[in-house]
Amino acid sequence: MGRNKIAIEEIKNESKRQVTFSKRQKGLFKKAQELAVLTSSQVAVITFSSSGKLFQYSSESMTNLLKRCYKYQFSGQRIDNLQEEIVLKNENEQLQLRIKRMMGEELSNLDMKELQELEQVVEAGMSRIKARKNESLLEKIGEIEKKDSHLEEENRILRAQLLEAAKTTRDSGVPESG
Amino acid sequence: MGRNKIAIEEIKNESKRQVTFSKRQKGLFKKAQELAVLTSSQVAVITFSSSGKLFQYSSESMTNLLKRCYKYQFSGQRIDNLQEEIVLKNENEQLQLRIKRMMGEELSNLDMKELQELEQVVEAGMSRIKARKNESLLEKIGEIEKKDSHLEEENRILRAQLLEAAKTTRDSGVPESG
DNA sequence: AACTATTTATAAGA
DNA sequence: TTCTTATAAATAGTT
Repeated sequence: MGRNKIAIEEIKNESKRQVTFSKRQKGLFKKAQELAVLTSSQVAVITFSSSGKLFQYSSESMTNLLKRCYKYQFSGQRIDNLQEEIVLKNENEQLQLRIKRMMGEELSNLDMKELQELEQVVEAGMSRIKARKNESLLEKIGEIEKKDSHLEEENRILRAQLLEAAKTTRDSGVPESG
Repeated sequence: MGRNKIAIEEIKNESKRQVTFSKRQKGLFKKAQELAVLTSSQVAVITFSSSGKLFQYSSESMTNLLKRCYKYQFSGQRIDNLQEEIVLKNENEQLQLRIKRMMGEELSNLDMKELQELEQVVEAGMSRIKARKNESLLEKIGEIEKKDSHLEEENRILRAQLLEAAKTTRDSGVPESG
């Protein structure tokens, strides 16, 4: 759209590329917003210019949108934590075995490096998943627990003060400890 | 653009809205792709239709893009929990693509049912893993948070009582709220 | 930053 | 849903 038709390929001229980025970037965000409003949908757009600058558009908070993404993918049944580890380990092993077997049977002359790489991808992916997920969630638990003990301490102090006050007036109601 | 000009506001008619979503969604992804190619930039688009279906476009792996995004905003190494899920989904997709490609190249006459089954194992495994792991940790967070608010409530009550007691004795020290 | 000739996207209709 | 087409909107090159 413009004076000339252009091919969709990298614009070499830097200033021209910069101008195109800013025009089309604006257009893209507008389109995203229109889509969201017209169809009551949630839309997010993230761009990094070639110079490394970040731009984001989101129809609702990016957090909420990503939360939805997250929920969207989850619909499995729950199993307890320990069983989970076993199940996981097994699935992983079986998957790898299976790939190996299939490859071995059908692909004896396939490049074995590729194969091993593939296996590593599976394995690495799985363990990274577990590691990251746990790290951040455990971190959150840590934070809450810290707050928690803080509250408990404060609570203790309050009780002591209340007790002190009660001694003076001789009839303040001190709540049960627990 | 079209036979008539339309206002940018929610389309009430459901089937019309559906049609518009699919047309504009396609257009948006195209624009995103063009922007990425023309200006050597990184672009990602995430949409949820009003019926709750998820669509994603990304010029490079969503993983890399979100990593950049994360680094850009927090200059840390860690990826946010929710972004993580998208990252995972993408790794999974890429893995599947890779399997598919390898199989396709080297195994064009392998039993395709076997192949699809393998893909399903990967996919199902990954998402179940994520779901279960998270649910149990999130559950723990829920429990702690519950305890937390319980403590806060108790705290509030104690403060009130202390204040009451202070009124009587006229000189009890009530700690600062916070 | 604006302008405008063109191309492109799309609303409505088939 | 897919295609067609009149028209609105986006934008490439220009000023």
